[in-house]
Amino acid sequence: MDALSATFSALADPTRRAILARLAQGQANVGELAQPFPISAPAVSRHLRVLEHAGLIRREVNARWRLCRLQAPPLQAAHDWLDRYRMFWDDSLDRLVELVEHQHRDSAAPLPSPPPSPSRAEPADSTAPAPTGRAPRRRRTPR
Amino acid sequence: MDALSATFSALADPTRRAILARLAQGQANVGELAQPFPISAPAVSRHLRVLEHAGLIRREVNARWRLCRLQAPPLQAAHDWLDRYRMFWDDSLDRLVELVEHQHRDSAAPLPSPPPSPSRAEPADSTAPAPTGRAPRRRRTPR
DNA sequence: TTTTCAATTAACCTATGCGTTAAATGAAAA
DNA sequence: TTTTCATTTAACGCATAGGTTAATTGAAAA
Repeated sequence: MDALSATFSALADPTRRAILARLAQGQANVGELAQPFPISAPAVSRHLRVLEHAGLIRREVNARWRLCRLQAPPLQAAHDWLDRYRMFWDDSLDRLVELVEHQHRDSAAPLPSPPPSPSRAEPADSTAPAPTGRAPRRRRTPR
Repeated sequence: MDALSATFSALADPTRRAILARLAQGQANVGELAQPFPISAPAVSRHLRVLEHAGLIRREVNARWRLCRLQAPPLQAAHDWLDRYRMFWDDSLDRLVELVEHQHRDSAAPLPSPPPSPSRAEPADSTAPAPTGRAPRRRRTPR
């Protein structure tokens, strides 16, 4: 499975998202992570395996306990993927700008012809929208 | 299933992500959406059902064809959820600021006690990290 | 009115996800 | 050395995901 699919798949479970939320406050061992949930220890262990396999946590053996730590890169990758759709929910003025910026061909005739258009072939796993050519995202919340 | 789980679950499949990417360029009917993929029409139809159920697309009957359109709100919700973890991948200086801003208790002793700490109970489905109290995200790419 | 055809539904198969309980692992504690 | 105990693995059940082919739907075209 590709990395992005593994990440989204891991995030699709509320228990796993809650575990990540807990780890956002600091590392924890398995028992601490399991405590809020009404499921068995093996169930938690498998959730952690899913998260680890997606690269969302790292586990480190510490004596009798396993410390778990949040790993951000897959979260950033998922965030970046979603960010390419930002123009679709940003305020409509911005969206207009976007449309003008890179959609000269397709949006001029907003109603696609029901008789199937020529339709450029797209590689099967281009799972992100076409590049917008807009300014790069700023890295930090402005003060 | 909760909305966020449905969204992440829908996004966990590369075919569905590619369908969304195609729809980001403009609405399309089912045949156009199916064209790039080596799977049967019913398979595509079910992918579309998943996307519609997650609120990621809307389908509209147009004569003999069904027009599909991207719907952004669930994408924004997923993006917003991930955004709360931004501090974990933003540059380390920013991260330090965040830590100082709201982690006086937990990060002072970076190594959690192996003997399980008292550990505040957390509601089972708080699937996002604790609020950071930082400045709200700006709405638009800076010029 | 009959035919065509885009799309969906039905019925089925196989793989995987998520839960369980019981057993195994392996290091700390006694 | 034996016991304790946090965690994982094994083995199982059941529901769902994602694919298939065949049948159905319903409006356009002939």
